[in-house]
Amino acid sequence: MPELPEVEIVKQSLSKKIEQKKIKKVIIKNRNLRFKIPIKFEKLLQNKTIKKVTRFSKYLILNFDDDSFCLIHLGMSGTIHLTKKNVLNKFTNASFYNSPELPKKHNHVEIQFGDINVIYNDPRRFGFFKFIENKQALIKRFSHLGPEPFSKNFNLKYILNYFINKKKDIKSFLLDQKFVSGIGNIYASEILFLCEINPKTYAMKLSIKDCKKIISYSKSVLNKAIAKGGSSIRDFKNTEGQSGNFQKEFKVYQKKNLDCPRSKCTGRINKIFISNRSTFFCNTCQK
DNA sequence: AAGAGGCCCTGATAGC
DNA sequence: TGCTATCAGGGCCTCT
Repeated sequence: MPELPEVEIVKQSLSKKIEQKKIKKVIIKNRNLRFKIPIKFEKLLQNKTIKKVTRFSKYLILNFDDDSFCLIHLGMSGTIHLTKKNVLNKFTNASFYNSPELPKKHNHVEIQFGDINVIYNDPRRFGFFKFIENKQALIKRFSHLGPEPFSKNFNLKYILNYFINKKKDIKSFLLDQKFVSGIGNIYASEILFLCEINPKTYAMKLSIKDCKKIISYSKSVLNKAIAKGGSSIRDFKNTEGQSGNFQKEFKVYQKKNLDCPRSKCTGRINKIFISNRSTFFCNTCQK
């Protein structure tokens, strides 16, 4: 679910609320996530102070004062909520979904800071928490990931070299975190629409101009989404506050059978499946 | 080694 | 109303 922009929004709100605070207690209500949370997890976190909250790709990173870390991945359905102590049944939501109150089911982890609690909710359990001992272990954990779109390493030389002899479609590469990390299924379709590239095009067939567009639009789409507070596609409740707004700017995602939004184009938006993931594109202007 | 496909899991929605 | 089938923003694993 959450792609880089959404995780960034969560990171920003968490930073404001929990940095420099000490973890008093950790409660695990359900250890079954993508990886089972080990019994020792709570003790490892207890009494540590959050030096900083950072993010890499779609991963949240709690940086502790003793230079250990806690990785948090939201998977497809993970959300993070902040609840104020002593305000029973009244919650402040830290996630981009901005649900007015804490979900009743599937609350897995609760990190207590005294004045505030962090709740992790995840119905599908594809997310995870992982304690990381030190910087070296963190680097190792991320070693298989490609650069973020914002990185100077995500450049023309890197892409052209990567795509040599690659007989796989460009959509799949944008989703492949080994190639570029942080882009997910929504933004992959949006980026390719702006590039005017058909998602089924083999990577090796892309021109230099195409690759330049991919670099440029990957950055701009993600930045714009962050500026809009991310995309809240399942937030049907009309609540005020931190809800994301980028979903209003989708050009093709979930726009099946609608007219192409490009003013000079008379095409329609098609929906196809690539590697079992829904993919939206204009059959006319994305050649 | 690259690429295709399956799988982990629950919930919302569509269609009968 | 109540069943079943399909799909959902991710990533890991196995097989060829």
